[in-house]
Amino acid sequence: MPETPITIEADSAPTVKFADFGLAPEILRALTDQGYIHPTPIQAAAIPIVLQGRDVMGAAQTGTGKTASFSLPIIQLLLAHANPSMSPARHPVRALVLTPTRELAVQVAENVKAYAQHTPLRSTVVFGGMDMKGQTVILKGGVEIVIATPGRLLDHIEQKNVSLGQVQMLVMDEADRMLDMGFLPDLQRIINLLPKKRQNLMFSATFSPEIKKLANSFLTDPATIEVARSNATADKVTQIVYKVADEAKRDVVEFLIRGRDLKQVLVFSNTKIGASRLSRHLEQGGIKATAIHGDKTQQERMAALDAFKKGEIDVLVATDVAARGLDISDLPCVINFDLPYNAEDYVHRIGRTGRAGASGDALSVFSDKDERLLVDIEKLIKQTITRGELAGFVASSGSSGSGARGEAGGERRPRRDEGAGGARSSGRAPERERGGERSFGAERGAASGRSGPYPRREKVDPWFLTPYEPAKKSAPVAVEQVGASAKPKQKIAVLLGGSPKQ
DNA sequence: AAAAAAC
Repeated sequence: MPETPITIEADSAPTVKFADFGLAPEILRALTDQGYIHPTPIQAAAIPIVLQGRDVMGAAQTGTGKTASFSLPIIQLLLAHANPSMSPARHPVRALVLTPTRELAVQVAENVKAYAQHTPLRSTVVFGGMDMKGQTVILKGGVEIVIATPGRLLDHIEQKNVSLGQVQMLVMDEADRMLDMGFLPDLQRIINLLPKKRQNLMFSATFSPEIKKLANSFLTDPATIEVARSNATADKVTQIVYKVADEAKRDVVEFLIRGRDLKQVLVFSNTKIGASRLSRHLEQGGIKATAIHGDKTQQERMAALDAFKKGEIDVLVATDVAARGLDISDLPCVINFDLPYNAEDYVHRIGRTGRAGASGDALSVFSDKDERLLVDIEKLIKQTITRGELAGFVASSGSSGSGARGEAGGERRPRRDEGAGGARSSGRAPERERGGERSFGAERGAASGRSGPYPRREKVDPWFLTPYEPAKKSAPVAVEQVGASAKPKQKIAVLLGGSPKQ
């Protein structure tokens, strides 16, 4: 496939204004209401293309302004083309946005609502975990734009609360994530209910082979827009990893949080139980913390997110439900209580910090048995992460086996944190009862020699073998953004081998 | 091995 990459220089973007796109005055008003004048690079690239009615395959992470890049032109197009439907009251849904998680759906819906506030267009969000009734009333009342998670949408469809026969535009947000989560069959079912003639926009963090297949099935002659990964791993984020014994991770994370004056910290755990336990542990230590994960009720999830955003709590302990998409931005610090099994997720997680020009710290604790994960991560981000040492702690290497050098025999090295340039995290040691240095060795018989290889995850979905509708070919437009601000010289390839290759 | 998502 011959591509003609168009490179957009980062500093060229601000010269364009939203006002240059020919958007309706109502939309521009909503934008100026919120102080938006200049589009981000992906917006500058995508908006004109979407306005042309073309399908788009966009690779962009959260924080790049992705949501506006599809919502603004959608609103514009819906405004411009009067509803051709004979009975607008019965089948008014004309644009459908699908997202993998409920929180992301809510967030996208909030944006759409804000952008469309001065227009007559109605929008709503439907997702699981909540009572069907309220959603049903709104759907039946008629809305032009629906933002939904797939499962609940299908539920509404089955109950005939909504009909999608008039949908002109479909957006699949975080498509890669939807695949990961096994939403393919649901997507297929939903798409089969849509008119054949429609505009499709698909966004994904990467262009994996699976995503390309999905694009081939669902998109027609798509323009390809690729934006550099967020600068998460660039200079602005100080990354440090601390190697500690497994049982010590909890205390080390607490130590790190305290060392940061309890400023808003997002902590990631690989498991729901781990997230709950850690949050409870922190609370017991007097830290205002809450957990967010899939076993919490939707009310709890929303309350937790809300409280964190408002600053009512200082620490949010999350599973990967919060790794992507969520607009928890500009955090000063993200901590990985566990290294993610999926190296990609590391990038997503730490992308919560150091955004929009701010600097940030991404700290991770790991133990022997996770060495392999760290290797994968460093390979992906193409850099070696600083090994940090903690003042007052001895990070035992507890080499597999028994690693008997605990506090008793082990040499103590109460080091001032020195490496880790700019590691403000070293801060002061907590003044709690623990007093001086502690040794987190393998005294409890850590990691008993288990170090098998980590199986690679590979999911093959047979459904892929039957393309929904063969896509026609033509020269796709490829747009690349050079790493914003930092070093204009280094191109995308450097930013996270997310596989820009073909 | 884990997470997410419909009831």
